[in-house]
Amino acid sequence: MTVKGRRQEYVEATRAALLDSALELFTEKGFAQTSLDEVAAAARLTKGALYHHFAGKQALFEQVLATVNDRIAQTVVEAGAEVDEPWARLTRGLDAFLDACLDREYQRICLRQAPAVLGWERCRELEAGMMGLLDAMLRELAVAGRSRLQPSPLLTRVLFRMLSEAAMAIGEAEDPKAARVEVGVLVEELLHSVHGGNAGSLTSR
Amino acid sequence: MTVKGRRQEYVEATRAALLDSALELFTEKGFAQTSLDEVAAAARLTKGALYHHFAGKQALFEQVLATVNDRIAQTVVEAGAEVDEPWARLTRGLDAFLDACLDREYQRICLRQAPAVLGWERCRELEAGMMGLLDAMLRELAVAGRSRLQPSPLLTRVLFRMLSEAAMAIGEAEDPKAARVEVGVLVEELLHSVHGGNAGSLTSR
DNA sequence: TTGGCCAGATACTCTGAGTATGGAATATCC
DNA sequence: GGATATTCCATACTCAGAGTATCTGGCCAA
Repeated sequence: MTVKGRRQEYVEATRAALLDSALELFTEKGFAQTSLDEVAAAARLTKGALYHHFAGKQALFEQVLATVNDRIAQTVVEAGAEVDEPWARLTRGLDAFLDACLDREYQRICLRQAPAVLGWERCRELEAGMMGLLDAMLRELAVAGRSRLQPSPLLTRVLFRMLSEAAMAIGEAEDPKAARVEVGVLVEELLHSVHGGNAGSLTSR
Repeated sequence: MTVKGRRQEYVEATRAALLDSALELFTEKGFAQTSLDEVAAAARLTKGALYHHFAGKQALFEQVLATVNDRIAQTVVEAGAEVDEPWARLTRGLDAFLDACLDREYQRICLRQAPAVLGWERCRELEAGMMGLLDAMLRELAVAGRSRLQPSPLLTRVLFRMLSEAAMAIGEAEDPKAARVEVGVLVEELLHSVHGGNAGSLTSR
């Protein structure tokens, strides 16, 4: 681990600049509507640099996606780690997730465009981390004997997509804050009837 | 309303031929991977004819989509119309829907590609018919006092997307028939805990 | 018959992703 | 420390394919 030389710093800076421009443009104009020349120009570079660092347009998008995705996953994990009780962890995580949905970049990049650009299967591969989080929480709940339905990959998957849709609804609403609240209530009710039907309070043992 | 002349018959035939080729190619190769020249050639025509009948590639796709969508909606409506009791109508409709998901064209065109090609908002506009069906059934259920949650556009939307995801899961499975069964069970359980928690039997009054 | 019109064909433009190549700076080797 | 390889990025190109402009042959109405 030698200290980074000037050269390497420059290289990383151009790469980061490309990712930044791409994130900005993909978010604002959409993947199909932004050309690679634009991305490069916005970073004061040329397509040559871009193709040096990334395999192609899709690969560039994937990197951008991963960045945003990781950021959100991080906050969800942190929110969940604050508590121990399974149900509380789940609701905390969901809250953090829904809050993240107010983030324009997450909305546009991860929710709206990712499936269109990469296709559903590839997209699901990249979503595996998030799905894993949800799956783990549901299993915890099951172990604690707090769920009617036993967890299964299919259940997790279906619930995850439901959350994504709820998330998109938040982003599309004219008043996202209000929508956030409405969605929060609905999701809690849903989870409650699906999993916690036996408990009236979220904090019950 | 005069009888159709030869000429008009020919015109309708070429239009239909274009739609057929497009359906075939979009289904098999995907929207982005099929060129309009291919579509035209497959119908033994040229791009000129295609642009004469359709405003562009997206418009062509929309027509194809509408065709498939209407076909499925039709079967769902018919299945629901066979019974009167709200809960039975819902389960019948869902069964018909999930069966339809075994259809390759519905899978590829409506579920997989539509959002990518047209964008989510336009896609939802075209899904309005289907959503309306689900919404009506849920309201019926609520009127009959058979649901814990009161119906709302958001609830309908979220449940609808959940069904779409379940539908995609069916289509992707190595054994769609088996997946169909698994999904059927899960969906029934879910709806049961969300809406019919008070009833043990699907046919109870 | 004749002029207009419509379905469809032909030939074009133009954008943008991807490629080939060049060249300057830096790293590596002897 | 000079020669050589390698890295990073720029310039100049190809090529596919969506969309457009224009043409033509047949049908219908007057």
